[in-house]
Amino acid sequence: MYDTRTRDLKEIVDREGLVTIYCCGPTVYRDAHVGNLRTFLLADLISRTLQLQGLEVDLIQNITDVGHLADDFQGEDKLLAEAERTRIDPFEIAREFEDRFHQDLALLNVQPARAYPRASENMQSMIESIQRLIEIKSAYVGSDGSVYFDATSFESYGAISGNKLEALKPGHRYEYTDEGGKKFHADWALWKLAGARTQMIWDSPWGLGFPGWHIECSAMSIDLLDAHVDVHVGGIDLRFPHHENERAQSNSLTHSEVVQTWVHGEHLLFEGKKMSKSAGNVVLLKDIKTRGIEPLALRLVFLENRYRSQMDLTWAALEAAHATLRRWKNSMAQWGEAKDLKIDLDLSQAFAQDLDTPRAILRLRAIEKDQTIGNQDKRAIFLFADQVLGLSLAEIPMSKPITGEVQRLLDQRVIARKTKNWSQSDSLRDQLANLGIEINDGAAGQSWHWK
RNA sequence: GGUCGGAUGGCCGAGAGGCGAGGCAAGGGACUGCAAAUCCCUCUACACGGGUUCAAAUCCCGUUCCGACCUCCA
Repeated sequence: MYDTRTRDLKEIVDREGLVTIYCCGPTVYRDAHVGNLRTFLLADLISRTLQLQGLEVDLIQNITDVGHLADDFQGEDKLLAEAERTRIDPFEIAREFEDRFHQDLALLNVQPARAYPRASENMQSMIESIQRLIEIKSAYVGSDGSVYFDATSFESYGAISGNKLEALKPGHRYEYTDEGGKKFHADWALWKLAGARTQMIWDSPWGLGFPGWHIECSAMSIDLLDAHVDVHVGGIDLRFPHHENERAQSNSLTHSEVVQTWVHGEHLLFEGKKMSKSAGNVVLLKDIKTRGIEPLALRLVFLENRYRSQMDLTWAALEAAHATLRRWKNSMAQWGEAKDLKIDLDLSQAFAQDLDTPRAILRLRAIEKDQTIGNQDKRAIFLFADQVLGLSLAEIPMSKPITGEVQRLLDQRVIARKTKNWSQSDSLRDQLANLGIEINDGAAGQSWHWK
């Protein structure tokens, strides 16, 4: 896999058959949009690929339910802002969106992680980590009483992002608002005093307050993965400052390189534009379903693009993937019912080489068309690929039971066709189409399937 | 301004020195009461200007444009 820190392809090395993965999870103040889902899918693909190679995977994904620490005085905690807007308890909001996050992952066939630790439930561990950082002089209590990490104490700061401390001069992009108690502009808060805040605050040796955003990942990955993360996954935007700071904290705490390989997923555009509220193009999995597109079509679209390249998601691409998926499922059903797997070297190599899923998809299309490969083999190879692709290819495409009304219309149409009442049969076909049924008239008579 | 990616046919997208991926859309044909689905056929591209080479989409130099990150973000 491509490692952001060394800027090179790096082999993922197991330790006695085990690989640990940590994936930065959602901040649960709103629904995850399809861009977030692409990153979560990346962790799933890495995990499934390793499993295909016979390795055991231990995956941890955090839930950020404390809200991000605002970096200037204008910034508001996202969760609390949402709580204020909706007048609902912030923890209740967090749980609600956390549930929906899990539902979305399930619809995309993302295998569950071993644990989804919540920041709010690991407060003690974070506080202990901060205390230890102060002890070893990597952190200090600032003049405002909050605790800050001393960026200059960590020698290789900037290794992931390429940023140099001297170059990180404040004020070139945003109007810089000095954060009171810092000694140095690149330092960041580990524990922020509550100030006027009354909700989502905890007691600590430094007083009531809340943790900085980066410390949760350090604390939880050290606790749950025993300070050894083989693969750390996240969106490209987290490279800096989040992962840079996380690495500084984790390595300082353990005196070791905690993360072996940093994998970053590139961002997603939608219809050519960055997804943002202001552009009005934030797309949720829900919206895709509303359009009658299968959630797994989204998974297929993502697989058709390399995780390291920016991709432009479009409705046309989603619809094309929906059609491909349907065709594959139909073909699979025609190819038999066997559950045998057949290893295909091209496919396993494509997966193993920096997750080249586009090449894998290409290979499948070639196998699909290849007349020298028998149906049984085709099915077995597709099933082999599906272990990583996770597209439920063996699923029978028409899964919903039909209603009595649909059955009645179908029966009427059979009669209409027998009596060559074409106008009635066409009108019935239209009615059925509105109900989501597609009609095929073949030599053997009428057949149908869900669109 | 700094750092890092990218530019491929109507559209989306692989490929990384030689034999021109694939998909979608479109057009033609087969099939059909008509459709749909399916199958067959057609459409031949690498931002621009130099250079290296027997040979460049691919390597080098320059230019233009687009994007990402640079303390909210997946």
